[in-house]
Amino acid sequence: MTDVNALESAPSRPAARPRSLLTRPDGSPVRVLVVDDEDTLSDLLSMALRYEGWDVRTAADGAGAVKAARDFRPDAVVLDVMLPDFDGLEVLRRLRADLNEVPVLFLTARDAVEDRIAGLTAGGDDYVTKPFSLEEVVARLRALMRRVGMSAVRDDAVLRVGDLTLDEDSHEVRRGEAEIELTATEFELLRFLMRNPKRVLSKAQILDRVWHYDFGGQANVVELYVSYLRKKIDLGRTPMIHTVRGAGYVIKPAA
Amino acid sequence: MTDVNALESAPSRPAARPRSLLTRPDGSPVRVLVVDDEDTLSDLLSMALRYEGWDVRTAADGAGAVKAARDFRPDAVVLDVMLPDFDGLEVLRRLRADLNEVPVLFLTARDAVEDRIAGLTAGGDDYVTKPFSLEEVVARLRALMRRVGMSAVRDDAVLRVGDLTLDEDSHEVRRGEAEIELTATEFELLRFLMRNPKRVLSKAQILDRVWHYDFGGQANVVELYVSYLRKKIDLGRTPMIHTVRGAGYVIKPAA
DNA sequence: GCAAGCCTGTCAGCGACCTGTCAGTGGGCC
DNA sequence: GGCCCACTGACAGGTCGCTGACAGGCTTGC
Repeated sequence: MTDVNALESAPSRPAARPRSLLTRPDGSPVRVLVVDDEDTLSDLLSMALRYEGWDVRTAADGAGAVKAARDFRPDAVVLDVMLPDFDGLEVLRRLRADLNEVPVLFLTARDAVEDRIAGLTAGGDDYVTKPFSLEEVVARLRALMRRVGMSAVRDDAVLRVGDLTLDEDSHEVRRGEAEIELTATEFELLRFLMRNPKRVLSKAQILDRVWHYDFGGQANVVELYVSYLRKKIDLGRTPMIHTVRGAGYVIKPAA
Repeated sequence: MTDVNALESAPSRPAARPRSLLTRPDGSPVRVLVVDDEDTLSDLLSMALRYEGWDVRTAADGAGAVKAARDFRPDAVVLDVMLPDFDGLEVLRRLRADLNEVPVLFLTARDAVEDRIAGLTAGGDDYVTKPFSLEEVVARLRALMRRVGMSAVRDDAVLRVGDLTLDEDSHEVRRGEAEIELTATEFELLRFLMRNPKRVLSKAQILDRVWHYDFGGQANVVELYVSYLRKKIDLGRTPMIHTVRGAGYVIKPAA
């Protein structure tokens, strides 16, 4: 991150990309520690989290994590439960020895034993299963930090674009008075659009962010899900989701 | 391809072309690293980027890119995903090891769109498919750098000429209050005109900049698209797009 | 443990839209 | 008045996006 403050204080226009409102009490960027032994994955995560305007450091194993935690003092940790040296529980214990309250987001294989996870998240932490989508990780991290009361400038769980609202905590979506039921994928897609209002997003960007990172399919799914969303959100109303032919999709207030 | 050098060597009036407002915090020119193994292409790109007033260096492969990145410390990178030594993701990883935040614009063959672009834009990076237009590359680079908060003098995503505005993020174009719908090509043409207000642009220049670099057609398309634009922008209003017979076209405030 | 239902993603067809060619017309300039 | 340049209507071909139909898999409820 070059200079978040410059963005924050941009007079005319808010930051081009709506950076996370989450900041530490002194206004400096949130610090996140990513712990994973797969390079590809931790690179991907770092990129995505940095893009949120957060300060990211990585570690490849439990020992590194503990060390990094000690001098980096992260506000949140993304932690693969499967590490070469210690297991998730052990790392968690050691992290907590230094950093009492730090919220942790666990990464776990889908087929992993569910009850282990239950133990891990007992303290209010959370987890996502691989392969996850980056939006999901970011959203959960935000939720965790929100819960711990991270921000001075209070971060709001409710996204608003025109008369459309999406509550990231309760997953409630409504257009005006009408409550709207969305499937998981629809919800994530809408969240991504709403976190970038009035900004054209290409299908590739959407795919990279909203779909699981190992998704091998065609960009056609994006069209499909946009069409689902439209049926639920725009049908019979002034449309908010617009196609920009050859460029992507935008969401904006019905005007 | 008509004559790119004509653009580059327009010597007489250095400040004539409104250079990019993008500058590094200390006011020195933005530094861009171009990585491509095709000489023709990287020359073309270099010229176009230098013409923006940017400081350009090139590399022909991944190894060279990493090396150049290390001592050139670019503010942005243009990177062909198809390199003789490493693939795009690998180069990206190595670049990021040195330069945490550099935004990267990927170049990719059209038929390979789905092929390994996956994940590349996740960190907020972007890509264009070959054959691209130079305007597009420049525009995207500017957008990337804008987002990272590159400039001291804040660069604005909205171009303005008289009562005509064009928003590069949302793709919104309006004349006065009226919203105007443009196709992709119309949009690029208008953007090019608006980035050079009050300056006569020849058809050759327009063709070189706005159309794909391997476009084989006749300069007549430019006339055609200017005529489309006029219908949408000038019709029933004081004209802003003017023909300079034998020379080209200019856009200027309706006055 | 089985069946029903829901969710996700593939595929293919259709229609709309966009792009660029061509040719005829009109207008400016010498 | 003539020539050239520019403008624009018509058109063909292609591309892009949308959506209905469907299959497989997972979840849920009985």
